[in-house]
Amino acid sequence: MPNQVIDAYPKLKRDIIRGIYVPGEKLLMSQLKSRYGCGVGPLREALTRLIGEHLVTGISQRGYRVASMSIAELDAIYDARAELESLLIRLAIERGDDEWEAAVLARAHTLGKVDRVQDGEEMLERWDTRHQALHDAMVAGCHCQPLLQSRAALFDQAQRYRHLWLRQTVFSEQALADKQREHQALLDTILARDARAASQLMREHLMTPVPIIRERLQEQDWI
Amino acid sequence: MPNQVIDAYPKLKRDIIRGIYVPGEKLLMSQLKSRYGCGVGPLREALTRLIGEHLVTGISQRGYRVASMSIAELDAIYDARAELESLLIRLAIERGDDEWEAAVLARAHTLGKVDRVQDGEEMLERWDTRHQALHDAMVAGCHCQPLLQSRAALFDQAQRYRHLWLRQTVFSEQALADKQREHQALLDTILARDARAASQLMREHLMTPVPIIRERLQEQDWI
DNA sequence: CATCACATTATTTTCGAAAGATTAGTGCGT
DNA sequence: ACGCACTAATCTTTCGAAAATAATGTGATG
Repeated sequence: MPNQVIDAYPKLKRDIIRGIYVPGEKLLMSQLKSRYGCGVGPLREALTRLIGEHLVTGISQRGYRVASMSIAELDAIYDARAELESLLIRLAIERGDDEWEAAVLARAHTLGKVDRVQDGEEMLERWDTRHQALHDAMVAGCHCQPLLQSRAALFDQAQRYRHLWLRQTVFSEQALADKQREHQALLDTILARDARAASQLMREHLMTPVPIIRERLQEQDWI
Repeated sequence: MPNQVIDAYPKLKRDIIRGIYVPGEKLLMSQLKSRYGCGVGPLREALTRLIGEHLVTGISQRGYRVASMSIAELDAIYDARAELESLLIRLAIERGDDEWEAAVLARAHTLGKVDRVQDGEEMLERWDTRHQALHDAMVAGCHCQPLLQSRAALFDQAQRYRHLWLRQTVFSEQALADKQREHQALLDTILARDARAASQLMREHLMTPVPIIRERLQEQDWI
C-alpha cells in the first residue's frame, strides 16, 4: 500500500462524509490534484477504495462522482444496520464472557460522564466518540470479525446520513436524554443476558434517527 | 472507472480464488505486469479493490501479497455467512411476496434438473451456477440491498475456501444427494413460511462444508 | 563466528507527458 | 428554428522514467 494514498484517502473520505461535496457532484482530477496535493495515481487509488465503500461512483472514461443520496437509500441502509446490529447483540449475549460485560459497563459509564458544560464542538466530538465506543463494546462480544467488518462497512455507508442527525441530537437536551434512556434499557437487558429483548431494543434504537434524517434530507436542494 | 483495470481486476481475482497463487505469496509488480499485460497504474487499482475484498494485503513500500488462509479464518467466515444468511432467510420469509416464492421454486427446480451424465467439468460449473442461483433467490426476498451486498462480500471472501469443497461435493453421489435433501427441507420450510425452522436449517446448511474444508486445508503445505 | 556499517541491487511509488475518449461548440443543410 | 456532422476543447487513462524506499550482499571488526 502506498504512502501518498495514505494521506489522500482519509481526507477525501472525510470531506465526502462531512458533505463538503454535493452528492452526485463530479470529482475532477484537476481539482482533486490541487486540493489534496498529489498526482492522479494516488487519487485514483483512493477513489477506488471509496467506490468499494459506496461513497463514490465511477464510470469508465467518464470519471468519478460523489455517490448520490436518497431517502430510499437511507431507509435501506438503516434497515440493514438495525437488522445486523440486532443479530450481533444477540450473538454477543450468547457468546460474550464476563470481561465483555465489564467492558460494556465501562463504556456506558464514560458515555454518561460527557459533560454538557463544555464547548459545543468539543462536546459533540466527545459524545460521538464515546457513543460509538459503547456500541462497539456491545457488539464486540459476538467474536465474529467478518460480521463486525460488515457492520463497519455499513456504518461508513451510513455516515453521511448519520451526520445530518448527529448535531440535531447532541445539541438537544431532550434527544440526548432519550438516547441515554435507550442505552440504559439496552444495558439492563444485556446484563440480564436477555438476547430477545436486547435485539428488539437494538433494532428500535438504531431506527430512531431515520425520521429526523428523512426530514433534513427533504430540506436539501440536491436530493 | 478505468478500461484496463476492468480487464486486469477480474483476471487477478479469479486467479487468486482458483489458487493459482499460494496464500501469502508476494505479488511482484514486474510479474503482474507481464502476466496481465498492463502497467503498474491499473494493477495498483485492481489490487486496491482486492484489498477491499480481503483477498490481498498490502503494506506501504513493501508491496502486495495474496491474503493468507487459515483454519481460524475459515471458521470465522463460515460462521459469519451462516449467521447472516440465516438472518436473511428469516427476513425473506417475513417480507417476500408470492413472486419471490415462485422464483425460489423455479430455481430449486432447475437445480434438481442438473444431469449427472454430462461431462464432469461442465456439470460442476452448471451445478454451482444453479446452486448459487437458488440461494440468491431464497435471500432475495429480504429486499435489503445493503445486507445482500454484505452477503456477497462474505461470499467472495469465502470463495477460496469454498473452492476446496466444491469439487469434493459435486463429484460425490452421496454428498450431492445430501445437499439435495437439505435444499428440499429448506424449500419446504420456506413455502410453509416457517421463519424459525428455515433460519435454523439455513445455518446448518451453510456450516456443513466446514469440516470437509478443514481437512483439505490441513493437507496443504502452506497453511 | 557473529554483528554491524556500508554499498549495491531490487522493488515500490510517484509524477509528467502522451494517447484515447467524451463533451461542448460551431456551422451547414433542411 | 432544428438536427446533424464535424471540429475543438476538456477530461480520463495509460505508460515510462525517475525518485524514494526496502532488501540484499560484502567486508571489516570485536
